[in-house]
Amino acid sequence: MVEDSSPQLDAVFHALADPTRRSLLRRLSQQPQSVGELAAPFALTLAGVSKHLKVLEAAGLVQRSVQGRTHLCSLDARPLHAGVEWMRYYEQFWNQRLDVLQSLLEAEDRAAAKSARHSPAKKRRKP
Amino acid sequence: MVEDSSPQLDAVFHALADPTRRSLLRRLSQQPQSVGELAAPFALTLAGVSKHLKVLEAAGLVQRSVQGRTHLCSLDARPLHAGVEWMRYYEQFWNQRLDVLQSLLEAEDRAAAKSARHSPAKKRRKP
DNA sequence: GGCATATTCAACCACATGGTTGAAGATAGC
DNA sequence: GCTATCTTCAACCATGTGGTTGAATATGCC
Repeated sequence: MVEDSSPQLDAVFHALADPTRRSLLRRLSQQPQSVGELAAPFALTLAGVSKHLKVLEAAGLVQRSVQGRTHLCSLDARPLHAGVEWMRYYEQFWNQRLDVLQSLLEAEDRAAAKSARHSPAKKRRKP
Repeated sequence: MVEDSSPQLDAVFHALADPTRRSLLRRLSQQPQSVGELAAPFALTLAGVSKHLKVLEAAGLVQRSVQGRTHLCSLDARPLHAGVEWMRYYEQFWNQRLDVLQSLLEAEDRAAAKSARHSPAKKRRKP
């Protein structure tokens, strides 16, 4: 069985659920950068960006190498793999999306039929 | 350019960042189910599960068909596609994970060399 | 040593989240 | 109509989140 209770996935998906953090990852995919460089483009304080970086670090998506007074951050994309794997299980379902809708309609039909059996005069199409 | 500011991605990743919700999605991938059926296995109140379902609905991952007094929920995996696409950009980076570490080490080496140039007596290997 | 730079830490704030409880809506069935 | 069932709603609570500010830490440079 596939495990849905995973602190690793919790952390990764939570880290990705914020546009600032996704943007940070994108920039880090170009090259390792210092906290100050990463913070520059944002309308945020340095401390604010620092917090976001800690969330990314907690998810294992950013590695930090302290060099003197600057902290060089670099991307580590490996934890994303688990996330993609988790999501890919559902690929079959978005490929079958029409079937999903159909199963829903069929369920409604079954319910309607059952309802009709028990109270034939109700909720029928125009007689 | 890839867009990192996306309320759609915010909602999907946030919805996935909780093990209860991932478990709900997994169960819905087997078959559409009512709220009561979905709530049964959890040590949660019905209202609690109802809230989780609303988060999933807000992300577009669950569709609801009200049939009388029961609400039949079904999976809609399509929003996951955007999430996978976003993540797949990073596949190149987890395939190159050794390069990432290497670039980090190289950056450290450059910094060490620079430092050595400016203060040759410091931080050298055993002389 | 002394000052500037890079970054974090701690405290605080407003607001969201995950959870509960108890009441309120709908609907099914008698 | 009455009652039981399925579900949500509203209020509340504790905690987490995203953000700020100001002080603290650590390093680099003269």
